[in-house]
Amino acid sequence: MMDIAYDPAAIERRWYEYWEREGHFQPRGDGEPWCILLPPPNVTGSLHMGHGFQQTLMDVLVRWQRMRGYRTLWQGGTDHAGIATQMVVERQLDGTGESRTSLGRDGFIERVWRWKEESGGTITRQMRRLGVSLDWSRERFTMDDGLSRTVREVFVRLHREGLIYRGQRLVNWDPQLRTAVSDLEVIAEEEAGQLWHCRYPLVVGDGAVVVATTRPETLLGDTAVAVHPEDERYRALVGQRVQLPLTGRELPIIADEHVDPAFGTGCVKITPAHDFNDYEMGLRHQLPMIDIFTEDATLNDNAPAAYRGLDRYEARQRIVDDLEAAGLLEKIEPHRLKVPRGDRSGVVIEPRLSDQWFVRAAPLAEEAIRAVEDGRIRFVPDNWKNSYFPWLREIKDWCISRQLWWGHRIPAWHGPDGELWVGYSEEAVRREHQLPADMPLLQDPDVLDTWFSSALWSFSTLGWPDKTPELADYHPTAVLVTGFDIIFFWVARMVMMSLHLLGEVPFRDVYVTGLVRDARGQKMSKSRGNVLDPIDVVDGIDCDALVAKRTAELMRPKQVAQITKATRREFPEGIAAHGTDALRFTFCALASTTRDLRFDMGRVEGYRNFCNKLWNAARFVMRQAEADRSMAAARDDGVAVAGAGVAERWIISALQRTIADYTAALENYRFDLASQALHEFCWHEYCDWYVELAKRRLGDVPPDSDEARTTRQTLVQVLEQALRLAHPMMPFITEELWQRLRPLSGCAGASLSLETAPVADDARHDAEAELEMEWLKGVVGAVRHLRGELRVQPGQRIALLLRGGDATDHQRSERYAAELHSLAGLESCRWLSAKETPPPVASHLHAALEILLPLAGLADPAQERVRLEQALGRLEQDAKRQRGKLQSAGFTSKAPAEVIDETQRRLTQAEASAELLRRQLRLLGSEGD
RNA sequence: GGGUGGUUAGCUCAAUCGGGAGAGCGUCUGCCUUACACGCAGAAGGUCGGCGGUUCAAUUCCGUCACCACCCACCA
Repeated sequence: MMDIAYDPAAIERRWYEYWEREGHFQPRGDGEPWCILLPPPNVTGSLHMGHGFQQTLMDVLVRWQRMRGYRTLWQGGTDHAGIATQMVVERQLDGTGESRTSLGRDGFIERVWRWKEESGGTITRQMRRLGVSLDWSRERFTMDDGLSRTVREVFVRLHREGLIYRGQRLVNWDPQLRTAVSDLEVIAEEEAGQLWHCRYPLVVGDGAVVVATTRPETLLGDTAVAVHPEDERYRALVGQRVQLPLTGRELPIIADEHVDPAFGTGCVKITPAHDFNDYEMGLRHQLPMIDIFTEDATLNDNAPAAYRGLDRYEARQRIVDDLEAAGLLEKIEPHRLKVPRGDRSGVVIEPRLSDQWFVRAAPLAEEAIRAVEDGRIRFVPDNWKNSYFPWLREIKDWCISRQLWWGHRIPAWHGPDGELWVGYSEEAVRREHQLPADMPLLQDPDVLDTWFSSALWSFSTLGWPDKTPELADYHPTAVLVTGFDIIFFWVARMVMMSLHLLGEVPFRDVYVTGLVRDARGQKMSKSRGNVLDPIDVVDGIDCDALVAKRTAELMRPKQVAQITKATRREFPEGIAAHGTDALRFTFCALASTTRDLRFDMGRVEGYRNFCNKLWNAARFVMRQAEADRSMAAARDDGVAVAGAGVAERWIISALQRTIADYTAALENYRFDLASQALHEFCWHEYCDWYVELAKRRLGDVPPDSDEARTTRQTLVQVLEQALRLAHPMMPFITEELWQRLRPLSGCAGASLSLETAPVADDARHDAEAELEMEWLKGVVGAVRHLRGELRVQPGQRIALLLRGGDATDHQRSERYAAELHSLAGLESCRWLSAKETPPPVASHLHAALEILLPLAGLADPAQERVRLEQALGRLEQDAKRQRGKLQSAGFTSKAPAEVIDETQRRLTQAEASAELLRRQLRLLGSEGD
C-alpha cells in the first residue's frame, strides 16, 4: 500500500543505484548520437547551488534526448583546479610543522594526490544524489594519463606552430600565491586610497617637479618622470634631469602623449617594472626597468639598503615618512582608485617582470569569432555573443604558465647554457635534438594554467589525438550548459582550441544560464556565509547544523555573530527535507532568460507539494483501477477511446497540447515554460478537473460498464503519459510511480528511464471537447463563485435556476447535469421560462446564460444588491470603452476586421449583460423594499 | 568612459504576432467534501519604473531619463 504522503528519501537512492547498476546512463540503441559535456567541477570540491542548477538542466536535457531515442552520452569528469587545490592542501599543512617547501615538490604533490583520493568522491556522490545521469564509466580527470597526454600534445603542436612562446613580460603577479595569473584572474575594484604628491628636485638649479602617485613605494623603481609634450608648464623641463628622492639616482624628464595633463600635477613618475602603462612607456623610451620586489612583494636588493626586506606596505609607510622628513612630500589627498586583486587570494596583484609562457591568442580568436558569426555556434540567449565578440576582437596573449606545483608540468627542458627545448618528454627531446646522454636537462618548473586543460575538454575526454569512435560520433557535442561568468575563461578558449586543433566547433549551442543567488539577490559565497547546500535542501538540515556549516570557514568573529543571527532569522526551523525532484523542478522553474536567479525556498516547498500531489493522484488512480483486470490489456495506442466521454476527449486533447508546449519549450531551452506547462496540466487540468469528473462518473455507472472501464483506462493512461513527460525533470518520483502503475498501464519496459518521450498527436486534438469543457468549467465556476460570495457552506446543496442562454446552453445543461450536480454541489437545477418571475436570487452571467442562486435562507438581498451594482458598474465601464473604440473613425477604418468584430461582439455582450443585471436589480429592489 | 541585462500583484517570476496582464508563494474567507490540509473551494491585490514619440490602438515598437545589477577599459 502506498503511504499517504510522498517520502522522497525512501525511494531516491534505490532508483539511482538501479539505473547506474543497469547501465541506463550509457549510450544505447542506434539513434543519432547526442552528447553533452559536463563542465568539470573541482575534484576536491563539493556541490554548490550553481552546480546543482546547471547539472539539473543538463540532466533534464540528456534524459529527455535519451527518451526521444538519441544515442546519448553525457561525458563527465573532474578538474584538478590547480590554484584552488594547492591552496587547500597548503592550508591543511599549516600548523602541522610541515609546509609545502619543507616537503619539497615531489612530497607536496604526493600530498595533493592523497587529498584528491581522499576527497575526490565527494562531489560525484553529491551529483548522484541529484540524479545526474552521466556515463560514470567514462569519467575522466584532467590530470589522468590520457588527458595529460592530450595536454602535452597540444602544447607541443602549438609551440611548433609558433602559437605558444616564452618571453619576459610584465605579468599579473600574485605575491601571496607567488605565481603569475592571467588577466581574467584579476578583479579590479574601486577602493579608497590616497594620492601622494612628491617633490623631485631638479638636478640643475633649485627647482623641482611634483609628481602625484598612488603607490609611493614604487618610487624606488622609477626610471623617468614624464609630462605631456604639449604641456606648457613643463615644456622647458623636458630633457632635464631630476633627483630621485631617497636613492641618489637621477632620472630624465621625458615627454609622452600618454600623460594626462589634467590629472594630478600633470607630471607622472615612471616605474616600468611595476606598472603596465609605465612598462609600455618604458619600451617606447628605452628606459631601464628596475624590479624592486621579490616574489612575495618585499623589497629586494635593488632597493636602497634601508628598505630591503620590507613588505611593500611597510615600505610605503617608511618612504612616505622619509619623504616627509626630507621636506619632499607636498601633500596627501584622498583618492578612489581601482585596485587589482587576485580572484583566489584576494591580495593586491603586483605587475611583475618575469619569464612566462604565452599563447598567441589573436590568430586563434579569428576563427572563433567567425564560428559564431556564421552560426556554427549559437548562443542561447543570443545576446551573449555581444560579450563574446568584443573580448575576442581585442584579445591579449594568454599567460599560461603558473609558478605552482599542482598541475600539468610544462613539457619544456632547459639545457645548461640557457637552451630550451619543447617536446613530449625528456627522452623525446634528447632524441629529436640529438643531445648527448650526459647533458643535464632540467624540466621547466612551471605548470600550466588549469584553464589550459579545460580548453581541451571537449575532445580530450573523447580520446583525441587518437581517432576514436567516440570522437567521430560525439564531437562536436550538442550543447554546452554553463554560466556567463566563464564565457571568457572557458567557452571562448574551448572554441579556439577545438577549431584550431580539430577544425570543428566543440559544441553547436551554448546555453548560458543565470547565476543562482540567495533570497536577497546576493551572490552565494562561503565568505558571505549565505550558501545553501543543495543536498541540505534535499535532505533537510536543522538550524544549528546550518549555522555551524555557514560559520565554519569564516575568519572574523564579528562576521560569525552576524551570520549566525541572519541565518537563525531566515531559517528558524532549519530547512525541511524536500527531496531531489522538488529541488530539480525548482531549478527548472527558475531557469528563465534572466541573469540573476533568486533562490526561493517557498518555491521548493511549492514543488515538493507538487510531488505530493502527483503521488496522491497516482494513489487515487491505482485504487480505482486495481480491481479492473482488463486494465493492462487495454493499452493499445496509449490512451483508450472506446466509450470515451467528453471529459476523456478533453483531457486527452489537453495532454497533446501540453506535450507540444513542453516539447517546444525544451527545444528552446525554456525549462521554466516547460515546467510550467507540465505543472499546469498535472495539477489544474488532470487533478482539478479530470480526476474530479472521473470520480463522479465511476460513482454513477456500473463498474464493469464500458464507460467505467474507459474512465479507468483514461485515468491510468493519461497519468502514465504525464509521468513520461515529467521524468526528465523529476526522475525519481516518476520512476517510482511508473513502476507501481505498470501492472495497470500495460507497459512492458523495465524502467521509465528507458521509455520513449511522449509525442503530441494532432489527431487527438479535440476542439469540440475543449469547448464543451470550457462551458462546463465556466458554469461550475460561476456557481462556485456565487457560493463563495454568499458563504454557502460547502456541504449545503443548492437549488440552481438557469435563465436566458441559447439552445446550446440548454442542451449542455442537460448533457452535463450529473457533472454540474456533483462539481457545483447542486440539489436541483431548473430552467426558468422567460415569463416566470424568479424569487430573490444571486446571479452571475456566463455569456448569455444567467445563473441564478435563490437567496432564501442563504444571504442578505441588500448585500447581493451591492454585488450586482459593482458588477454592473464594471460592465458599463467596459461597454463604454468598446463603444468609444467603435465610434473612432481611425479604429473602424484601420483596425483589422477581426479586431473590430471582436470589439463589436464585446460591446453587444456587455450591453446585454448589463441589461440583465439591471433587471435583476429591479427585482431585488422591489423585493427588498 | 564604453557595453549588456533588469525595473510587471506584498515576495519570486512569466506573457509566442502591438488589440484591457498570468502563475507560484504570501494574505483574507469558508471547508479535515474518504487521492492529497504538502489539500479543496472562493476572494482581494497591478497608473506593467518616469517622460516623450510612432500607431486607430503601446506592458509590448522607438527615443530619453531615473534607479539596480553585471561586464569591459591603462588615467598615475
